[in-house]
Amino acid sequence: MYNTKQREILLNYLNSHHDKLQTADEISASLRNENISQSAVYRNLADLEKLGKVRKVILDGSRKACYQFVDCSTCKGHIHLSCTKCGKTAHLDDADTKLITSNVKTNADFLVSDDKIIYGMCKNCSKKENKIEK
Amino acid sequence: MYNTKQREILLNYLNSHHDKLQTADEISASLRNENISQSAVYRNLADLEKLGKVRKVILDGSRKACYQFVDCSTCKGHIHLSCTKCGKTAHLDDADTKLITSNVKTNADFLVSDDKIIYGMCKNCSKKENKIEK
DNA sequence: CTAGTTGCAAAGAGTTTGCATGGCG
DNA sequence: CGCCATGCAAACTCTTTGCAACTAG
Repeated sequence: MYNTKQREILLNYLNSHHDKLQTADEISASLRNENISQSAVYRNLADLEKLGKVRKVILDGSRKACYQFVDCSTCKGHIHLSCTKCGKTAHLDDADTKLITSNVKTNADFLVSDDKIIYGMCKNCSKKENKIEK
Repeated sequence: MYNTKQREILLNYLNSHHDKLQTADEISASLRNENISQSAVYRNLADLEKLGKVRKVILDGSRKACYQFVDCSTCKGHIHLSCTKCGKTAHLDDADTKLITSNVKTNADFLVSDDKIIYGMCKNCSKKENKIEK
């Protein structure tokens, strides 16, 4: 894999927005003035996902994929919680992670996924949902 | 919402395949000889999803949505495990469900989703993965 | 050099929509 | 009878691909 200008542009951008889930479109639009095309964005995101450097998620009520930079050093070995409404992520600490994965493994013979994400709703979105629906 | 022949055809089919995740295409194809069009399948699946009678999931490495009938009486109040490779689902019992949801809520202020799915890999798929990748 | 990468435009896949017709209640 | 659901085909959106030009190693 070559280190191209385009990949660097993308990585810089993702790195400085690692707290945010964004669609390929949004990323591409934000880099409009940089020297990188839409297809390069797509191709690089796909490559980076394979390398585990980027996480791909599809939010509720959407057909678009959202991407987020994954900093491997801080994101290893524990479960991530991902809000299916807004995409916000949170981290469970190691003890809780262990508790959950071993419970699920023992009682259902099921591996919580490699990239260890549990989908649900963050505090904010669950509040909003209740307001709307009731 | 009217009770139409088409919706009945679809519900019957989903009901007798409730252990299986299927794409709209697959469902449509299976009902090729029944009197229901592709767009009716799509529209009814969307309606049934809104009513919570059908679960919609997007599997790994796919852009297609998969659907599964949710029998509310047997599927309530506990976490579902969904294999992101093959779509197989399993159920966690109530005690384990409570353990996990309350742990996540307390420690991360995060609600495991309403439809309570944790994605991961079932025994079979995780075996296969290991064989292939190593 | 040469294999991986790019940009462009065109193709592809899955899903949604508009509109006229038909059926449920 | 009125309104909702259907079927068909065309439109749409997001993503992927083919190809010729380019560039990193």
